[in-house]
Amino acid sequence: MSDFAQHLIHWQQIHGRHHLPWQNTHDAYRIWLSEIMLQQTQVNTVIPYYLRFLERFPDLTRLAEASQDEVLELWSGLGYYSRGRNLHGAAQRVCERHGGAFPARIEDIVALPGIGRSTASAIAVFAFGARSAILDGNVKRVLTRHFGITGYPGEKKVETSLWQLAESLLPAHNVATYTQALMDLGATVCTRSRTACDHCPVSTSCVARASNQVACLPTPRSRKTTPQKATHMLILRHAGEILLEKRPPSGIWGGLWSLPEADMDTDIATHCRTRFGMETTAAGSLPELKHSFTHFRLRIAPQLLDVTRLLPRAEQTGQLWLAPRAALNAAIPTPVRKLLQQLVALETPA
DNA sequence: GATTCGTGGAT
DNA sequence: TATCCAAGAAT
Repeated sequence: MSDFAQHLIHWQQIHGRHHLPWQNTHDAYRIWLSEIMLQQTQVNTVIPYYLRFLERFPDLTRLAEASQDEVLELWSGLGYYSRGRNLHGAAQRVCERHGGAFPARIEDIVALPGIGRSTASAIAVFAFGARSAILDGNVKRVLTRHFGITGYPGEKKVETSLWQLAESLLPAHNVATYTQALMDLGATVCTRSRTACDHCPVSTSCVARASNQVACLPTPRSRKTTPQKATHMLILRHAGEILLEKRPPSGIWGGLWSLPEADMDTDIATHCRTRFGMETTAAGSLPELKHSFTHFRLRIAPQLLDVTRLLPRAEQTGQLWLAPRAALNAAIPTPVRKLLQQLVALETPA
């Protein structure tokens, strides 16, 4: 076994994390769920979502039996909602094709929607004791620094060599401990900034440490300026309820319930008449909301509207009338949640 | 290979 | 305030 793996395994046993909610189990469902929630999401953000989700869907079968809407309700606010949709779809496929037992072979795991090479390895390692390499953000950071690998890790050439390196470093035994060590080292010692090299078990062999490159590795990606967008969000009030619309299955906030939107330059009353067949009167506005995504920024101008005349409220699919308080329990994106919370506070004086 | 997909924390 | 990016995958 390489010194690298040996030192990490030893360090993990003493200084690693051992009490995260998804540890100390071999339940593939629980491990799978954690790996999906943890994609591009930090541990402290995940924990409350993870516990709530398991309480509602304690096993894979219960998840498969649920509706997508129920699943997204518990994913609401966590982001990257395709993860929730894919998780649900994968649970149903496991029930159909694997008799409800989560597959143990990596080829079968990686074939499930929402599971790529790294996530499949992590599940196989922690749930089934496989000997397989992961390559997530933590591992990329640790490896590029320790072995002095330059170039943006998202670049194909760099990523290929990192995968090869990750495979070559795998110990013969204790792969789960080693894998957890890589994650823990990246999360607590070999962090993006303010690194704790003094506490690193492999600092003496670290290339970046020796050549004073810790701060500039991994090589950052080149960034463009993020575009700005703006939209009205319409709070259409009728009989104490507001209108929510289901968003298309793909795209931003796919499958979630959101407020109707209107371009900033359109006449809102006309828009409501042609789009919904309703007469409205303007009832003011709520403060503008700024919401930033990874790839663009959105300014939201919320408009309050009282509906004075409405076509027979045939509950069209994709439309939902709810009291603001009830809407907070629906599968809504974060800015809509913020608006509704303001609305509830507005309508219930202290 | 380049984009698209959320949100919150750290700096 | 602005920027980066975290237990990535799908298109």
